[in-house]
Amino acid sequence: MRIGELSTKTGVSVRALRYYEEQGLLAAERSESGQRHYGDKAVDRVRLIQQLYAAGISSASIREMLPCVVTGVASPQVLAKLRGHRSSVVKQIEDLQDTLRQLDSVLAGAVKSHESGVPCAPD
Amino acid sequence: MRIGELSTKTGVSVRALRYYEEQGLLAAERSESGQRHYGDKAVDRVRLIQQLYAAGISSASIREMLPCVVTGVASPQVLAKLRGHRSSVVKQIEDLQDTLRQLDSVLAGAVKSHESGVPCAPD
DNA sequence: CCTACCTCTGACGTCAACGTCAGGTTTCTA
DNA sequence: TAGAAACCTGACGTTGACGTCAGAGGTAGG
Repeated sequence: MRIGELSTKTGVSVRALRYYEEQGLLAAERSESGQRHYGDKAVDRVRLIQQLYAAGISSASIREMLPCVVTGVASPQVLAKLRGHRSSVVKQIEDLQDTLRQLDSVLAGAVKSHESGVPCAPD
Repeated sequence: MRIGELSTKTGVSVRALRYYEEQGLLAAERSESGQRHYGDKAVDRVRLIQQLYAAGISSASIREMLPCVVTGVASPQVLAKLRGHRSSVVKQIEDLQDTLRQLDSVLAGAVKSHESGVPCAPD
């Protein structure tokens, strides 16, 4: 498939896909004329990349760990980094769960207070 | 306390604290000479701000919701936004848990493979 | 009173992950 | 075989949350 199709299939912009290639995260075959062509596995790879980005992992780190994620084989150094990212992700989850509790307590309290007719400024 | 102390107590840079004030997130008394002075509650407020930032909430949204989080009272509009942020946080958590599973499966497989002596490139 | 450190207000710099535009080539469709 | 649509390579623009620097004034200890 060409870049446009990969873009619609993944929901990731064409620009972003080119950026991933620029960063060494996503390789592409090139046709005679220079157009990018991707296999079906590219869809999963793009989703994986997005997932790692969402976990706050940088391009450089992703570049390091991607081949290992794909092959399932890693050197001790990469393994250590993976563990580091893992604990970072765990911490992010915990922090977000804290935030969730905060929001929930506000929502619970706010509904009550609003029922009793003391609204906060809308703006 | 002055800004430096608040900075060390919270681990947030002096620049960031000034930025929070600029964004209307953190008020400060001013001494005659114009220096900022904070009460003890500022520490918690700064932590709360950081928590909301970590949840991917923008300065503008935080500014809207902060008084309501503090007073526990919100208008219907703000309430709706809070619910929106809540579900966004829930989704973030779910995504991160997915990522965690990915990382774990990689780590499990990688360790095995490494034991069998086929390491991936460290660089 | 001196000195070392803290704080102030601008104002420009940074960084990552793209967005967007220009100007040109390639591919599909009628 | 048009011409629209998709693609290409630069290259500059954007955004948010600060970093950093300059130049000037405030403050606490000896």
